[in-house]
Amino acid sequence: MRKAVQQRTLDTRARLTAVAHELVTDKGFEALRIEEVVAGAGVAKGTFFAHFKDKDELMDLLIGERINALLDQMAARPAPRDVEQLAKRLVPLVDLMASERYVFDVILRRSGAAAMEEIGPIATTFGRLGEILGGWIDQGTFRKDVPIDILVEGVEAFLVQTLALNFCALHSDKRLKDRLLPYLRAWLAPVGG
Amino acid sequence: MRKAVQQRTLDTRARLTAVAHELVTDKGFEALRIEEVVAGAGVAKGTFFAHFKDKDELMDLLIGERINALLDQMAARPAPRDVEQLAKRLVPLVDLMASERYVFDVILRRSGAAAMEEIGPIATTFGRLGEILGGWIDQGTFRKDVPIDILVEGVEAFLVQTLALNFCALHSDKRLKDRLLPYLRAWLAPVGG
Amino acid sequence: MRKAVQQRTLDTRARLTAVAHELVTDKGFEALRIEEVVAGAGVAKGTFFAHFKDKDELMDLLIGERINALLDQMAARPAPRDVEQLAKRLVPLVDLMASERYVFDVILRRSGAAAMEEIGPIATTFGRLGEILGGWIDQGTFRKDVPIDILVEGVEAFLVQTLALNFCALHSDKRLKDRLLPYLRAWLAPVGG
Amino acid sequence: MRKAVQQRTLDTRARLTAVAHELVTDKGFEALRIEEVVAGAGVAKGTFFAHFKDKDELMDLLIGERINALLDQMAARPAPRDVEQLAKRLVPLVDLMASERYVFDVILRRSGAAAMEEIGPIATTFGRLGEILGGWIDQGTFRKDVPIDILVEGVEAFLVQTLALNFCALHSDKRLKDRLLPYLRAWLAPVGG
DNA sequence: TATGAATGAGCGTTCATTCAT
DNA sequence: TATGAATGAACGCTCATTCAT
Repeated sequence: MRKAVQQRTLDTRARLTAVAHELVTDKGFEALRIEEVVAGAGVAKGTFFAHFKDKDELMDLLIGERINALLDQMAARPAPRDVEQLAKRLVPLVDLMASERYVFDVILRRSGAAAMEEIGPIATTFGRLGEILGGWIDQGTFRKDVPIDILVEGVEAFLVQTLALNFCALHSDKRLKDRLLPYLRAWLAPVGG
Repeated sequence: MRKAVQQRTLDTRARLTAVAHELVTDKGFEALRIEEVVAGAGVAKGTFFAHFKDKDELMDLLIGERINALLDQMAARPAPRDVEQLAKRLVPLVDLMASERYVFDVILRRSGAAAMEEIGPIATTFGRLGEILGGWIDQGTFRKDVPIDILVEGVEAFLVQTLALNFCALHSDKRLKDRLLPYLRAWLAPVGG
Repeated sequence: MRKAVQQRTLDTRARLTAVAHELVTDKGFEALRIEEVVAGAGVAKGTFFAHFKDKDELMDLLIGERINALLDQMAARPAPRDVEQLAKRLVPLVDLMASERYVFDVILRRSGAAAMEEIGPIATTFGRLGEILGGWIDQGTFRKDVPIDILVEGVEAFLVQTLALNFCALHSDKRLKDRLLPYLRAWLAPVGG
Repeated sequence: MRKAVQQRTLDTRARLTAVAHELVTDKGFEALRIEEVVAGAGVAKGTFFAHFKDKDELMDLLIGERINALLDQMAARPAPRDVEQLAKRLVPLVDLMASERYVFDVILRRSGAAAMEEIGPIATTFGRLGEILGGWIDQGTFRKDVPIDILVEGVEAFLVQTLALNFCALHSDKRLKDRLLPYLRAWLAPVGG
């Protein structure tokens, strides 16, 4: 039987996470330093690594929480009817992912799963995103000649593509949504529509 | 009037590049060490930084050359007739990009342009790749209901997506080509075909 | 017979000096970079070293000119009658020497002579300063029991001491003149006065 | 409550200092290389910078220790009776300061205090030197018409002056003590003596 | 005189991660 | 669990000076 987690353990972990949250809100994800986290939480450096395998795991958690909050909002609204609406619904997510190059990198690295022993927060959110997108595509007037799974993955691909282009700052005059739209239109529009 | 570049300059640069090439071929891109490059080229460290802004700029050059060589091969062959052939033609490029996580990162970082002062080698090759793909799509029996530009960018998106998933090791049993194929099929297949 | 110096040579040297002057006025002595000087003068780096043995020689020239201008002003005024007046007269010189730590260092290094093949501008000005001080001490109501040479060197010593303390920022609330004064009083006051 | 310093920390620091000491004794201060220090101490470079802000701080410590040892000797002997004896007593100190141009520079830079966050070893020794000199002047047959503080600072000024001239190599035939003497005589001799 | 590429040697930095206590 | 000193390896940088052309 797994021993009940001690209260102190939970406290420490909560404190670490809370401090990290504040720091990230303040200075962004990339600027987060373990040293500042432990200093703020009033624990030693080693303690951090007793709670998180590495810095990436903390990042996974922090970013995962943010994404999840956005997914909650997305799920709460009715399914988009067409590609334009769909693109619009994705804007908050795209904005988060585009907020920092570093965030994009972490997501790219963590959105998959099998390489890791356990599926982390970001990977979980991507599963959830897939479900939401799948539901939307299923309900809306979208292309039906291709399995929904493929369509979903395609949307994710275009999302990444859009972000990658964003960081390369090509066509920097366009907004992210406008960049995403043509792909989605060509990808999801009902055939013969 | 800008002075003509001296021969010595070209020599030194060529020597640096050649040594770097060898080292990379030997031990991979990530393992490249500037110190080894300058030692091998018989120049001072300062000289390296007189030729390249930083290590990344050298990497841009090295990887760009590799990609270019592959594009030469791609351009030399007749245009693919269908999606299967197209996917096949992309294999060498995909393999290079998937050879090292580090290489993929550099490419992702450098494949755009406007963020940098000048368009670097990798960005240039991506322009060229776009042209080649455009030509292929134009000639082959592919979808015509969407502008070629969009189709090209979509292919690039699926390429990146495939690679990203590769490094996340999802479905690690599948070969890259087989992962890429369903996207391309759904993306490029002629409508009503 | 020494060949007449070519006009071009003089021009180049004048241009280098003029540009250096501007840069120093703008950003201070320490921030002066040879690269900027030659760029501004429109010549190559090597050319600089054809005109000046090293950077220090240029500095010697630049600072020497500044000091000389101050000495001109000092010499133009009547001799100080007492220690208070003397300290006051030294203020501009002290200010220049205290303007930058780097300037103080150069002066310290260059105010002597025998180590160098030729007596440079700064060393020359220090000779001149000695003469001016000597004249003042000779004419004013100052101590007579010690050779004027020694008195002069002592004044210079206190000047340096004052500056050294200044950069160490001990007693940073006092103005330089007020720091210098007690030394001069004890050093120069007529015995039995 | 600040944690007590760990023994290991003290050990490492002692090892670094000891190795540096040896190297300096062997090759002089200017020739000291951080890499040699850490290699000799068997620690990583990063460890050095965890103990010392920069190379200068180590130098401060090393030179400070040397000066302190000399001050111990000076303090152990009876107070000098006249200027000649006083100059003689200063010889070891002058020799150390004149041993290397680099040492003189460090001392000049570090002998003050307030500019730095904390008072370093060299600055501390200068305080102690002042006390010793003050005691001597108080006891011996020296000038009494000027506050001892001023006299002490004056002696320090002549010390620096002597050294500065030394590095400028003026009168390079004279020994340092002989250069210092006339100043001290004129500065400290009892009035009306 | 003029050119400008090359030199050079070491400093300071980085900061997630480990490990002995 | 908690501690925090130690790690480590390479990068980027500096920039006056030299020297072959």
